[in-house]
Amino acid sequence: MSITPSGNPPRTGGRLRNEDAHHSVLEATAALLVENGYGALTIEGVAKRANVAKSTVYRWWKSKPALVMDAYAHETATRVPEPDTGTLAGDLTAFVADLYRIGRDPVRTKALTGLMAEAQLDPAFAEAFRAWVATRRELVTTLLTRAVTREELPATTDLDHATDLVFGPFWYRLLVAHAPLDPADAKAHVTTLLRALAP
Amino acid sequence: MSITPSGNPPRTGGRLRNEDAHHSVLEATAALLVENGYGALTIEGVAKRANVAKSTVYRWWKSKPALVMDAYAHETATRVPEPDTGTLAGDLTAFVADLYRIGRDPVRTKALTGLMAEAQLDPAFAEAFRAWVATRRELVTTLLTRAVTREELPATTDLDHATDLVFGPFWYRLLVAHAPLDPADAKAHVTTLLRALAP
Amino acid sequence: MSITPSGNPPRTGGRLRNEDAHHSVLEATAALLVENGYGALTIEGVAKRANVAKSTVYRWWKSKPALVMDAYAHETATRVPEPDTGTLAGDLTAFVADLYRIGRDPVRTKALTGLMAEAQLDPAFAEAFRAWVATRRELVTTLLTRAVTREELPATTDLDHATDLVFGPFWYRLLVAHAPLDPADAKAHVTTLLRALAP
Amino acid sequence: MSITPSGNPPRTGGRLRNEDAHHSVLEATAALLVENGYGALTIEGVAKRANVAKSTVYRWWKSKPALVMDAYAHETATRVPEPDTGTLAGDLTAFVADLYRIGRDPVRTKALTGLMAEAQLDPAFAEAFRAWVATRRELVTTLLTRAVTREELPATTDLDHATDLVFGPFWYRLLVAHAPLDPADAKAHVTTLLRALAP
DNA sequence: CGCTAACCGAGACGGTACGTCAAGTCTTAAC
DNA sequence: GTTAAGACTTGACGTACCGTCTCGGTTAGCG
Repeated sequence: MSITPSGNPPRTGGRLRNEDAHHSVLEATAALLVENGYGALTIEGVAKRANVAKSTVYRWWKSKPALVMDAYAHETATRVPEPDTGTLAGDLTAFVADLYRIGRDPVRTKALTGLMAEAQLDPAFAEAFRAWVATRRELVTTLLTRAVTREELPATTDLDHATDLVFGPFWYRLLVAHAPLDPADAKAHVTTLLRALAP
Repeated sequence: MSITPSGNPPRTGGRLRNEDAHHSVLEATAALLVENGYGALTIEGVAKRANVAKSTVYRWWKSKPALVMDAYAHETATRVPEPDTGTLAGDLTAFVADLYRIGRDPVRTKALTGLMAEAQLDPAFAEAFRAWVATRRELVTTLLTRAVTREELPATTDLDHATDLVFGPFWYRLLVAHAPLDPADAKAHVTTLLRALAP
Repeated sequence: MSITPSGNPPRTGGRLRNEDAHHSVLEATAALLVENGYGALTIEGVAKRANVAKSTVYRWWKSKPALVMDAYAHETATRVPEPDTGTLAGDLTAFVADLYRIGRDPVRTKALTGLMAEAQLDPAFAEAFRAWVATRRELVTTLLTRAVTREELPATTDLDHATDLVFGPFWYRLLVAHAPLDPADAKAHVTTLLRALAP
Repeated sequence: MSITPSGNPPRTGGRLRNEDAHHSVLEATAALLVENGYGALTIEGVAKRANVAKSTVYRWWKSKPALVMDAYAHETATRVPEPDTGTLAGDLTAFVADLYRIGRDPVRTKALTGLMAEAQLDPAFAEAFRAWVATRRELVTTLLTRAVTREELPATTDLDHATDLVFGPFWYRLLVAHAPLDPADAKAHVTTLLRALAP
């Protein structure tokens, strides 16, 4: 998910990157995100808050969404990878519960909704965002495919549609925020999914 | 949905509002929305395109989202009201099919996704947006309530969660746009809903 | 000094001009002039304060300076005309004392300095202003001419320069306002004038 | 007279100020001042004429009068400092002749009259303007004080009033412009001053 | 151990759009 | 046909960030 270059360019010398600056930028981003929201977040503001030059921010992150994506990744830290409990119910319960836990974390919530907004506004970023979404969707399709193999789901299951059923209601709740996103809701969501997919 | 005042203020004189200007503003908004997207839409640009003074735009619409909401309403024109076919399947089919037809209309698609984005960025607008979303949700809850009365659905049905299942996957497809929103998908969505709600 | 038409146009019908509106406009102008100064005075503000439509103000006064000039004239009311005491000292004392009394009247002070400013900014008004100044200057030249006739002043007196000596220091004090304009200063000014002109 | 900081702020980095941009702004200001006058001068117009971003102008000059003051100073270049010829007549002749030379320079004339106008309109600037005027007045009071010391003038001379006699008629001519400001007039003015002050 | 490349801070720069304000003109309704 | 009300075009205001750039100064590691 990181946007920062990971390859090793053939360095021949020069000052090393200042990791402190890096961290303080990401922390400032997370803090400002929670305090004022994605809309009010500006590169200039982040630089000032992090006590860092604006050009330093631009050196490492080419845009505001790239910065926020990194802040999100930094927050997520050790991700629970793809669950594999042996049953569809187990896998879905694990995955969805993990998903709804995002609602508890203001940094991740603000980051995700902000990035979704950005994707609507900036076509260039939309592509990158869609690619990231695809990696998340794949986790679910894999999980569902295993269930088909185990014959828990019919072979005719429309995996794409099924995946929409997993993410759709969650994102809708996150974005519209008509009611708080409670981890308890994850249970109801899973029940619905099982009923809809495996009748 | 309109933001412009519809009441009749106690006029005692004064030049009448220029309806032509009004229309050309809304049309310019719709055109620019489709051409460049919500993000690139500026009040200044709309004014120029509509051959209207910037202050005229500001007189009637206090912000960009208000303008886009009106353009959306203007586009929608005569809305299909709440369907009432006598059966849950009939009502859901009618409602969802109508919903997915939005995907065919670039103006409405760009407007909706843009407004959802704006709601993430501007807390003040978020409230107005949520209120509008609520009116849409009510159509569905009413529809579902009737089904409960007819005993097509169990009395224990969680209407709020059920409503999320109707709108969630639709909005998710609209926003992520990982695949085109085909009206044919409406059928699959309805089937899923019926299976999930009325087992 | 008034800009409003004073002749009796051959009216043939129509609503009569509202004299109350007229007065309230001039009073509003004077009040706002004192409260916020010439710079902050706007036609819009005057109209609002006078409870009159903006177009009504524009009908009778074609510009802000024209309005202020009328307000000034309205304030001055019964002007002391050209003094004629029989001696240069007497005439100058009367004239200059009257001049310095303006410093006591905030409406006239603000009006005059504002109009002088306007004359610097608006070439069209500059001409009208210069014409008004000329009428004031003529009072002094006439007065000085009488003194020449009476042989109180040499026949070679440069009347134009002498007039500048009368008005210059006064206006300079009024505009720069480095010290309050005291009527007592008039006496010193006259003494200087007599010494400079009639040695 | 300059408004821009002339001291050496403790620079620790940052791109250096573009002197070309600076000059072109001042030149554009001077040119537009002469062409259209102070009233028609706008920051936006100056920026456009100087091929400079509006924000660059605002970075260095906080307002239109500040900009014009700098343009005036730039025009004046090497000022003749306080004259000290040894006699009152000599000092006054030098000072007043220098003063009247302003009338020959359209940039300085337009700048001065415009600034005087601004001082009437903007109370905040009035203070700054008065301070600048004070520095000019001091030159004259010093000059007169020397004459008192030399007993060319009586010890009872009212220096403030005398200074008004020096500047008043000059400014009055400059502002009213009822007749061109000829350097030859300086001679008459000095003669008058000497007669009025040292009888 | 000095060279050199990349870093970092500071901040100037050309831009773009913002939302506001008042100017002056024009259109309509009421009296 | 004047008056009130207010919509309209126009143009500048001063502000905020954008993303780029140019500096002075620092800090490795390589040779």
